[in-house]
Amino acid sequence: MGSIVDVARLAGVSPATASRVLSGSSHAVSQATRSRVEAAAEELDFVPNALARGLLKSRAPIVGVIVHDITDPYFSEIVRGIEDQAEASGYLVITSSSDRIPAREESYVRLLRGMRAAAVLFAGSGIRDEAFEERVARHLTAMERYGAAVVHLSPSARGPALVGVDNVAAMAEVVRALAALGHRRIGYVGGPEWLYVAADRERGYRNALAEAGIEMEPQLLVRASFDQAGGADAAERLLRADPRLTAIACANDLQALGVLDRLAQLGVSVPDELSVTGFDDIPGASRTTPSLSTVHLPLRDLGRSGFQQAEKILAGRRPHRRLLAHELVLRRSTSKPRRAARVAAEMPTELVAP
Amino acid sequence: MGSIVDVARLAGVSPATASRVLSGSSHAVSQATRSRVEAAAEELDFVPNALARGLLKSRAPIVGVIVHDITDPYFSEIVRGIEDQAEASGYLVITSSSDRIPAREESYVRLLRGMRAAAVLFAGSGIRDEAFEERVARHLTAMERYGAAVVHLSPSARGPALVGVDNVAAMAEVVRALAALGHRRIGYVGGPEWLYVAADRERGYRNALAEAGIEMEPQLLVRASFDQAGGADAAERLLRADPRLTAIACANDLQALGVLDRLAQLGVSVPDELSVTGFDDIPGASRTTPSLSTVHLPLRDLGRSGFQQAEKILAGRRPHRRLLAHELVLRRSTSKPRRAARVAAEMPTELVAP
DNA sequence: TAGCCTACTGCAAACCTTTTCCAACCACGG
DNA sequence: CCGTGGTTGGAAAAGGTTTGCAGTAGGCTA
Repeated sequence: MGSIVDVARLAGVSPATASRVLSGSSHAVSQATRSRVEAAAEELDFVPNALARGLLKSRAPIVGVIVHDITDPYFSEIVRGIEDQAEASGYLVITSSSDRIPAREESYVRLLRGMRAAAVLFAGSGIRDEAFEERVARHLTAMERYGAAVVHLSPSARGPALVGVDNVAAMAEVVRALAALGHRRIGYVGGPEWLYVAADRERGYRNALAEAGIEMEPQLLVRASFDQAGGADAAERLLRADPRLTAIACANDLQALGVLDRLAQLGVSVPDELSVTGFDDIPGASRTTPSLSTVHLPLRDLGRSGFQQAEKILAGRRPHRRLLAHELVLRRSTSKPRRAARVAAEMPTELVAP
Repeated sequence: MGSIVDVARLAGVSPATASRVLSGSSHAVSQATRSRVEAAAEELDFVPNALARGLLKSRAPIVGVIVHDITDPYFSEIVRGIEDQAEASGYLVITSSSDRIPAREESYVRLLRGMRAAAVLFAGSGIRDEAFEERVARHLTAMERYGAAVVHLSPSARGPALVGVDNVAAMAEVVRALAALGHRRIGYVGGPEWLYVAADRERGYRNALAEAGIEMEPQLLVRASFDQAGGADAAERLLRADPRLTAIACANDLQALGVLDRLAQLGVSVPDELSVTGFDDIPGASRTTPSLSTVHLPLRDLGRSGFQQAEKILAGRRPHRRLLAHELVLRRSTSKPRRAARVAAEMPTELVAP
């Protein structure tokens, strides 16, 4: 119903000519015919069948984005950036929340491959899992064979991100800032160890500690899931492991929110007794109480830039690795260590009668 | 490269047979041939071309979701629900952020139509704009003609949502609760008037007021964009319009966040001087200070349910309108009116010497 | 005026699956 | 031995678009 041959017939030309007008081909078509075809298309409310076109070009005007959870503001910001850029080029964006489950991620990539998506962008970090990585790699190379672009926005088994931020350096800055405030006993809430990005941020923590001449104490490093529940849980474990802690750096804003929540429940005041930092600067990080010190990541730019790289690859040009600037933003959840307050809360008698 | 005929050749059968095995057809195929085909497909790492299949069925295994902004937690929750349900059925989800710009929404729907998407779900409210509505309607009927399902999760030009919540009743509950606390001068921050859902919620406000015997005062109703900036701005306008206000109901959580922010800047304490309510219960509504009273919407269920309806339509069954339960959740941003505190702040002398 | 070039247009094949016939085959009962 | 019916597999068409190749006409040059 309503194909290009109908348009051609109405315009009194061959389907070939109609196609050349409607698909923006560079093939010469006289102005007169062109107008007739356009009028016919308009009249018939014709919209070309992207499936047929894609079948022929062996590539659909679709870009797939693999995220961990679209509900996580970190990812929705990135997706939005991709969307904005993609819409301008007439691409549609498919989002797929893997929940960090390898099988689910593979299933999505396979679906995307079947659909002959023009590009697939991995917004989230790669997952360390051998069998799975191999299966995904197979799909990816198959996709590249038909001309698709593959872009990583985070480190993965394939190596560092094609466009991303320097997670190691950024986390080092955070911890360095904490050390500069006078903190020595700095706890760290890391992400799952099977997430490449978590490893990077953890490395930043270790580096900064070494650089500041602070010995890394194993019990000060705990790992948790990249969400609020993980953070809340980790805060408790950390406090139990070392009550003399004066700061907690989190690998993630969501974790930091969880830490803040749990600390409030526990009656530990931030930043007086404990400084807390996050990472990512998701919208909402500035609305916590106290507002969260974190590192701002240009998430939307990351998405935009990622799609641009994909386009570049599709155009046959060689992409170049790109690092986006991050920025340390110190808000109210960090301060100099003031352990007195903490001690006061714990043993008031000592202070009242010195 | 690597089509079903290669698989057929390797298995020593015709493409027809291979197709019958691989596409789960009901046509009988002996177990022996079946196994041979499956082995061949595995061997060749064959993934069927969804474009070719879609071209034939004139429908791609894709569902498009039109949202206003994927970055808004309201929408990302819905999308997640749709995704979860869609993945189980082998559908891919395309998200499109229209930013409430009619032209952009139309462009997305057109793209979806070209792609022969099996379904399109409108997560956000319809936009009141005649020319635009007509153009979108044309696309939609064209889609329905080729068998696509169209589902609205919010009121639109086509009428009430196919699956949604009762916005009128829910907002009425909020305002009724405020009235029950003793509030009489209740300001209302509405959404843009060209958004169908905003009209519904506003109606709820008016209804509750009438029901409580409170006369509706025009200057107590202001309209603003459905985001934080809108809320912040509206708070100020409302306060200027009537300093004796004791409560502000917002059409939206995001607006309420903006109101809370601005009120804090202005030094107005919530809920002592002013009660504030939101609507939607986005994640984060419980983390504000004070935590936000609002109405909880089962967003993820809404998405899930929406996709189910779409599937039902695709299966040829008649969908039935479905209302999901909402729930009023009173947190700390609401209390009885305690105007004394407010007056004290403004005119201390009067109180000190009565 | 012949010949060539340019600008334009049309034909038909190709992209990859699915699906409708049809044919072949088997076993079985009459 | 033949007809019947069920099972299995193949040939071919269809779905909508793009594109290489070929063809036409008109204009320009020599």
